[in-house]
Amino acid sequence: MTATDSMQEYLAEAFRIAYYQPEAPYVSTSALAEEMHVSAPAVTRMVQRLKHAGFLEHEPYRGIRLTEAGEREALANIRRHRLVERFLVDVMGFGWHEVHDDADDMGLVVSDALVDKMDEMSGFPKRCPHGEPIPSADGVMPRVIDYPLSEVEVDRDYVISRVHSHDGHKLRYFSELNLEPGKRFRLVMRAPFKGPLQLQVDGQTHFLGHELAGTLRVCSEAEYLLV
Amino acid sequence: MTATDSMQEYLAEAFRIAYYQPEAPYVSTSALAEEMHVSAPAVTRMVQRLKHAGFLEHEPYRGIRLTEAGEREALANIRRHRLVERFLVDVMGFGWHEVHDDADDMGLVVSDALVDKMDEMSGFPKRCPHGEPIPSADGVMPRVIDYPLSEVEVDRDYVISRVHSHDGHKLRYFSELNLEPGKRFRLVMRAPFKGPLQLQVDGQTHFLGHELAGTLRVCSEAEYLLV
DNA sequence: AATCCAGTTTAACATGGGCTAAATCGTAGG
DNA sequence: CCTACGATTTAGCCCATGTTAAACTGGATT
Repeated sequence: MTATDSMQEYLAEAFRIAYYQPEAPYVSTSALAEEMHVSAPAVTRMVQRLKHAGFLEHEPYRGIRLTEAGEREALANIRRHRLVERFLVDVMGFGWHEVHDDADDMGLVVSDALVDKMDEMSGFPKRCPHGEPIPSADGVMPRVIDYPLSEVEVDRDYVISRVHSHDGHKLRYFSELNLEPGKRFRLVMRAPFKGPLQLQVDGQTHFLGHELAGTLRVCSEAEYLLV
Repeated sequence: MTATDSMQEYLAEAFRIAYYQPEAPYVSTSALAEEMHVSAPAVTRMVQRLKHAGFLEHEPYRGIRLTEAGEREALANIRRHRLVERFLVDVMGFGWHEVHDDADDMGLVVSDALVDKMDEMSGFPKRCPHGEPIPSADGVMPRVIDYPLSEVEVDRDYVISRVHSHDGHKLRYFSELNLEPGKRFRLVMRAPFKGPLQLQVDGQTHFLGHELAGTLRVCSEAEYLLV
């Protein structure tokens, strides 16, 4: 069976959620509902369709897990989406905070030939503008190594790995601070009780609230270069 | 009321048909069904919705005519579609015969900012790769002046104005013959009774069947440069 | 003028996707 | 060990869009 656009989006979102919780055995339907901005029953029914089409397994009242076929669909969609983002930013000159919606829509629509061309014109990038890894054309998703900024040791140098937010305002703020994937900085200190963090970026000192810092994932320079 | 994607496509197609028959008072629903590759009843019902939303007038059993609001929707969509085509060909290097489907889908999806950027990167083109004029951002559609190749005087020089086909095979054949919009050539002769036409292109002689020639519209060099 | 046909429209049904309200399940706390 | 609550699923509804079959209309042909 062929997946509709909607089915592809559910599968891709389920994969993304699973990727962010590698330990968890299932993706909960409510998490999916939240990400898709849709009611819980809508997810349940779509899950049944996807199960029927062989894209996932469903443990009622527990959650779902993608099958191999489901992962294939998900990865194809994620690849298109992230390459479109990369293209819009690198080739067309948009800011990374403004491209999400266009990329979302175009990711469902662009042909393989087009996406391959975008890949080429963007210089075969390894990550999307948010730092998320781009699956290969044959459906392999690299596993990045990184940690929430709110949990790593202070007084050391790090590189921004991923920025986990689609909120344009937050993203714009991060770019004003020069905090984009690949950027090197030093974590100077972190106040206790979910207090603010102090960073040194390009010789400038910045303070980030604990929650905002939670949307940043960081790693060592060497780890960053692995993917 | 806001037009759905589907509504926009119907409106755009109706406009295109009307543009090709400037004399006709109405666009017939069957013509629309044919172009949209749907059944006649599907068109009738969509027409009723569009009429209800104020995008067109419907004279039952006669046909339809777009209102001003309908034309605005149609032109916005046509503009997006043609600029995407232009971008895919000029900036991304695709052949004009391979971009139609991608452009169709993307035309429904790209934001204003994106389409403006494509416009700019394509050098603010006046026509799409098929030679069709591109409506301005404020919704004005230039009127091109051209004639079916099957009807113009022989023994004179012309320029290809528009190629009215979405058939990739025909389009590819035309490009092999170097017959693309803007191309200068001489109509050497035309055999009677819908016989073949003989053209001189770049010093080469080509023969075209009457039907194939009907998909080409031509004009003088001066007329071509008007839009 | 009567008739017939091509083109339109209406009727009845399907499918994918969404929603709210109601029923049900699993588990944490008493 | 039971109960209650939050998460999940089922039931019943809506809308947009498509289909085929049947009814209708207007204009051309006898």
